[in-house]
Amino acid sequence: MNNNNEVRTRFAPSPTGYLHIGGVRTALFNYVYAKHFGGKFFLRIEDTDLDRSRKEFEFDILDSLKWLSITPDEDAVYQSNRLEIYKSYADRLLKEGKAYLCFCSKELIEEDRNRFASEGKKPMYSGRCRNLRPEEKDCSMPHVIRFKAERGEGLRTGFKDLARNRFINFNNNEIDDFVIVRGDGIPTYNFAVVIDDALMEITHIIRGDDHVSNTPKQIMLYNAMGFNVPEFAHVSMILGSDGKRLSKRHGAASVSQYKKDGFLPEALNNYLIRLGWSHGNDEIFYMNDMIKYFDLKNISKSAAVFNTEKLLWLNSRHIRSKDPFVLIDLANDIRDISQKPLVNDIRTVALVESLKSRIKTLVELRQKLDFFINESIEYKSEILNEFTFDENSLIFLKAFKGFLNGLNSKIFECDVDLSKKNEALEMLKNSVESIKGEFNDFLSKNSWTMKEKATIIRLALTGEKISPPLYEVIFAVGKERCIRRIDKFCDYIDIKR
RNA sequence: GGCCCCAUAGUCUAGCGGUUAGGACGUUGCCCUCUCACGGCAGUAGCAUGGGUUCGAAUCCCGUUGGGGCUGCCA
Repeated sequence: MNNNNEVRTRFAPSPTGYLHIGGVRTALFNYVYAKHFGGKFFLRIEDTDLDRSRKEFEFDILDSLKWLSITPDEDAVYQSNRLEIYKSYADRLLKEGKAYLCFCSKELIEEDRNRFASEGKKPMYSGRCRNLRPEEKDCSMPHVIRFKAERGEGLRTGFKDLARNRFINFNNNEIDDFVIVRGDGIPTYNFAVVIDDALMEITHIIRGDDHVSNTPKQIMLYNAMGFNVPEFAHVSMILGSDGKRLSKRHGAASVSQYKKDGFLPEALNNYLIRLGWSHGNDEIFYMNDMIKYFDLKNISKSAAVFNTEKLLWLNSRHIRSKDPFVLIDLANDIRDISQKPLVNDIRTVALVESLKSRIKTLVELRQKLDFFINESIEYKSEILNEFTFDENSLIFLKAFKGFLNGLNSKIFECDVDLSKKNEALEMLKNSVESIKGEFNDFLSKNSWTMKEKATIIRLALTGEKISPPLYEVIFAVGKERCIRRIDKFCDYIDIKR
């Protein structure tokens, strides 16, 4: 814990791929943990792998976190800007005899490894350069810097894992004299991560399970450099439906893809917080709930399989809780440039409001509005062939047209101040009620029922078997457009007969 | 191979020595209904395995099996 007794966490991705599900969960856990204690959350870009790091990925990570409202308290720290810091610590370790230069070539080390493996031993560095005499060191020759791991019979290095609530330790003999500075002078992950976490005064490190065996190495480094050792919590991996680990190297979907597919950030966060963490039987969490209740003690220890069905369910729940005006904007945010934007007017609102409980993604919302977005519709034979129409169909449609014509145009009045949402919604409700009332009168006067006439109206007005409720459809499509569609529909079935 | 971690329905999980093993997704049936949904009701399916400890074990201990991670001059 630092001086202020403040909890400080971080998310430290490497920009070698798009931000994916597993990374987001780690980021989210760190974020809500810090916020739970009123602490700070930081972002550090670990771009020391010069070959694989790319700006494109870096931007994707930043954008995705922003979209998810997982916002760092300070600007991101870039390891590539801190090389001189790492160098000074490497020099110090060298001077203090806690690290040493190693001149072994990669080929030589490879040979060692193969030999150890064939002898059934752990393929570790042989320690050949561990105790070179000064005259044997020629710094002009290619070399790396290795950490001199503490050796000794029965010596162990361990830590208490907060996610498991128990100690995990390793025999020091299992720990290699690992490389801390590469041949090109760039620090390796284990070295840079320790220096940065210490200098950034990170108090709690919540990260993936895959780092468990790095932890003793890092603890040795903390001790060697005289830093305080932070707390650790290792979160289990997320598995694909095949039971294999989900990672960016194994085709995990990116956050940006989920956004494109019409998922809400609230839903993604909600799904991920529940994947590996629980708070009793609760399922629905908003960010403030997560911050309020999140606790390392309730993290599950076993790996979790990613399940899209449940994510879809959560997405539908979060969509339902948003007002239609917002949904229209969200759908437009992710629309393909080839698509017309949805107009944020009362007609669209009428449909979106009734579609809210019928969709699982924003993409679906848009698809279900196709009949409305397009000025005219095409009647598809593969749909209409399922139905039979006769003389009575035409008689009914003609009457229905007459009914629409007779409707007071005021019902379709759309001039409303959308900034006054409740008023707009009220007006909408009245219009739909009016249509419903008038329509029911029309039906009963003719001894018809909604049940028997709904399908033909739906087909005529939308061209589909499935649509939003008809009163809303009539209101949204509007009087004139409805009439035009009925005419067109009549022509279509007339020819077919 | 070595080291480390993990194990409740198809999936996510609650449970922390005494429960008819709870909830959620999915799935099935029914109700509601202008279609599709939503909603409501009901059903479906689970403690990997073998030993201990205990009056009593999903819960504690050990072995087995299974899964995962690490074993890089990746992170």
